[in-house]
Amino acid sequence: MPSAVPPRPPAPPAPAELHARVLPWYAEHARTLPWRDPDCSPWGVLVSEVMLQQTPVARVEQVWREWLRRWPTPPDLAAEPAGEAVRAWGRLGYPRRALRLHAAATAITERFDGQVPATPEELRSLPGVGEYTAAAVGAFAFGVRAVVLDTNVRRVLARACGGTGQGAPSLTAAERRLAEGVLPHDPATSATWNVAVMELGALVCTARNPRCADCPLAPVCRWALAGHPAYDGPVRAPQRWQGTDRQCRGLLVDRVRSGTGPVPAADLAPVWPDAAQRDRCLASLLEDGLLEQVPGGYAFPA
DNA sequence: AACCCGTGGGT
DNA sequence: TACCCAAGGGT
Repeated sequence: MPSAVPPRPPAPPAPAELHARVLPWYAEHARTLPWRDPDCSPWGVLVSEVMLQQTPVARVEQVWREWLRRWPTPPDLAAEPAGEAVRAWGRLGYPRRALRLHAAATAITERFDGQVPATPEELRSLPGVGEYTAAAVGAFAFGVRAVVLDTNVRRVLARACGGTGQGAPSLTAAERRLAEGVLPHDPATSATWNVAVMELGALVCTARNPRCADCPLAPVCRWALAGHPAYDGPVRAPQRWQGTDRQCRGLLVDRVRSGTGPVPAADLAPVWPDAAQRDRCLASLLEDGLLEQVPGGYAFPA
């Protein structure tokens, strides 16, 4: 009988091997993005990170340039009405991010003397800045050694080290431990590692149709070596869209954005036939501070 | 912890 | 076409 070769799963690659493969790849393939310019201010980095929350790079670039030209520093933005931030947000989506960025600019102006703070702990205290964004701004703008765990990093580590096709539905303690374990000890190298793994996930180790033939980790990737097994973990419940409040709110805000002044209530009615839902969404937009009621109708907050 | 919050491009 | 996905955060 043929000697049974136990199909032992490959061990996760050592951190040093990951670094040796990913860092040179990044040096050659990194995109040139304006917020990666060494001269980009911490404020520019913060604005980019908030805009990039759930929004692709391609749609962010133009709006980011307009924002930074118009508001080069946090006090510049804080000096204007929040509604200006919402209007300038354009169609990036999740316009509450614009509101929170304006609130963050105000907090930076009042509590940090107009300077974006450098530590993830201080950054985390700003509106709209969560675990990921605080780590990213600390690392990319200030060279702080921080665990930057976005959807790209989680996917790359899940595949290369975990041998599974994707990360867990929500961030787990095990993923944090894994990411901390592979983070280079030297702060400067750790910052480059963070952006390099993110870039690999964005360009090569993509969610669908990963380009393993072009991946520097392919020879040591547990998922690739195992033959790209299908993901069999817990699945995230699909998000509905048609008929939801999100869709209704989006149309209402879009109607105000498309005009230059207050929009009369009568002009809001046609965008959503269900009057009850429309009224509820309008009330929630007022509650959120995304719109306000003025003599002429509804407008962005002045 | 599960759910809510926009938008547009790729497949 | 319908669905998936994108540098998440707040509650």
